[in-house]
Amino acid sequence: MTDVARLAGVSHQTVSRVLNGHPNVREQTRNRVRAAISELGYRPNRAAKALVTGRSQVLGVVAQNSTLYGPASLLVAFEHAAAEAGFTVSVGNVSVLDRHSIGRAVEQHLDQRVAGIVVIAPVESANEALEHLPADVPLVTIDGDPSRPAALVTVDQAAGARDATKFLLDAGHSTVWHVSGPNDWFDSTGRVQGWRDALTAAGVEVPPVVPADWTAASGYRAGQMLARMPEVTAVFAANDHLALGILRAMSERGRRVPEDVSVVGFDDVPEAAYFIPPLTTIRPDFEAVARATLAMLLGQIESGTPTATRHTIAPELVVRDSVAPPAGR
Amino acid sequence: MTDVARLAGVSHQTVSRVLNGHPNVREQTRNRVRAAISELGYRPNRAAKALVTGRSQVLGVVAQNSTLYGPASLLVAFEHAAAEAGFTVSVGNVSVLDRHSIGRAVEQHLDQRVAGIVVIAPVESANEALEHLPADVPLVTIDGDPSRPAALVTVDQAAGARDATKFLLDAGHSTVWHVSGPNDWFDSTGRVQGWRDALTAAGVEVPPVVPADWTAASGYRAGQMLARMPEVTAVFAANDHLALGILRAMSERGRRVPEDVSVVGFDDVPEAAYFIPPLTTIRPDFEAVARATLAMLLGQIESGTPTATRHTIAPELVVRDSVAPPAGR
DNA sequence: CCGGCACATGTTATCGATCACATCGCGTTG
DNA sequence: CAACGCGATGTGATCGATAACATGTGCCGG
Repeated sequence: MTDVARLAGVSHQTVSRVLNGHPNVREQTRNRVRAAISELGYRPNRAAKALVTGRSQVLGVVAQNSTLYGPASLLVAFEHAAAEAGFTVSVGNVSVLDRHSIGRAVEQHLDQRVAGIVVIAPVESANEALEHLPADVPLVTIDGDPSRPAALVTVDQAAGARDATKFLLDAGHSTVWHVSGPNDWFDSTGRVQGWRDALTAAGVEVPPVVPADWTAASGYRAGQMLARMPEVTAVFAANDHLALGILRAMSERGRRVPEDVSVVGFDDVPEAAYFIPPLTTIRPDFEAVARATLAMLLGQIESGTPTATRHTIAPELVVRDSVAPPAGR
Repeated sequence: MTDVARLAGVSHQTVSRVLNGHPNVREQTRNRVRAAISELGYRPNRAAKALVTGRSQVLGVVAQNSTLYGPASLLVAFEHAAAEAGFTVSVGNVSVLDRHSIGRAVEQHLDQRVAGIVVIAPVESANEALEHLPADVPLVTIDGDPSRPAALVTVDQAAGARDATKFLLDAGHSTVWHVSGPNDWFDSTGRVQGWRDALTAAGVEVPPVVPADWTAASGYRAGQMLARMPEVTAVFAANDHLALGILRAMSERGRRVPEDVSVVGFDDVPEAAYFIPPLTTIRPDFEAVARATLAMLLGQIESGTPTATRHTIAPELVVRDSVAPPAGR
């Protein structure tokens, strides 16, 4: 920086002002400094800046399992949005979302003096951890507990589930079965809720929830059971992988989809269009979630006060070939 | 740090020594300092450390599209390994792997004074970018050009492809067709090579490569064509998503898998076991790749010299239900 | 009994930026 | 026309760590 200052014939402070877009610098001086910067190929040392300001241009993300399509997409979208705003993203994966793990991951980010933190906290157990976090750091939660008063961005799970269920009812099915995700996930309980709402709103019998986790394996097991029940003609699966398992179980038992059984998924993974048959599903807009999260976080960083705003993104129904009227009609 | 020093009754330098595990500190002093640290909840300021040492405890990763299962798994595995070694990972996604984008992503990491960089560079176009990078920064390439003299970790694509092809030949098929990935990917050309080698080694006719990209959509298109050709009884798909598309095309045309046509994929995505039928595929060990990459990078960081070592990970055949002897037998 | 040499510890400079305050012109105003 | 204010710029302190060198102790061998 001193070299740049010397070459431009100004003081280091003026260089700093140019760098930070400070207004009180003469146009001509600004240009001389700019020229010197590019001539020397100078690049500011972020560590020095972080040292004196106490904040870095880094955002930390705490996620659980970014191998899954949803979280991975979210991460990429967020990283992209952050890069456009001049921020770098530092990822801290944890294997379990309990208090201890989240706490440690957050601590680690604080060590690095990140400017803000995003926690993808879709499960109950993450809640407790979030309660015990230092309150003065900008923090936004994605897919966290809707009932917690905190900065939160969520996909409207219930609305998506309602759409899916209504779509099946509208096709003529007398009721819709639901294979759910693990019930400590908010995503999962929200979907169950939306499904139940749509059924009761239609004045239709609510069958018992078929519990599963998010894997194709558990969808397959649930599917084996449902395939044996002739009264089951419509199934709403809590995600696309479950749906895949269900499709296979149905196919093995000779129940055709969609002629005998209709299936709707959730997530719209890229392969969903190439399942057998192509899967009708609900698509959450991860880009929108990422953008909203970033905007909220930057707002907190600029204002200096963690605020408990909230943003909900409505998902969208994608119609393909896995739904048809029930066989009897 | 000064506070800690005061509380422990030593100088800040001694605190620094304790922190960095310097040997010449008396046991008793070390304990006093430790006690003071935990009593005050002191945490070292990484920015200050980075400023004075010129290196941060951050590793940068440049990847193209970490939404895909392979790259996402790699990223998570690497992040995990890095965390164990006390490093944080900063991700820089780029949309295209051309010289400009990679250059910019790398620059951005250098700005942050990362200790080392990993570039996941599976395509030809990344090569040029890598040539023009500053040579003095520790850098390891994953899935890069095997013919370039650089620090490189790769999955042995050719070996995996050979295994897959041989497995199909051993089942009794007279030859094996191949639906390939985009041919500017090294992964793709490696798999083509291995497939071709296995066929010629068996003294068997080599059918033309069916070109595709990595998507289920293009696999479906390729599958539609192959399904119309009765002489096709065995297909090796360059990845599992292609295989999924092929499975659907076959099913639509009434060709049963594996009775009429056998299919093998590559990657072992988690859902592969729940395709219809469960897919026989090749599993690359992403964890091993991540570990090898980290070890190589840390080696370079410690020695201070970028070295052109190389490490190849052999993938593994996972047998499921998508392969059977040809119908004629 | 003293020089020397490890080991334990302290002192001061340094990294590269920003911040707070000082200074210098120069046009405006009463 | 002197005082003032403000825009443009410079000066020195500062953030929190490590590096290099200095100092103080105790033990050993000659």
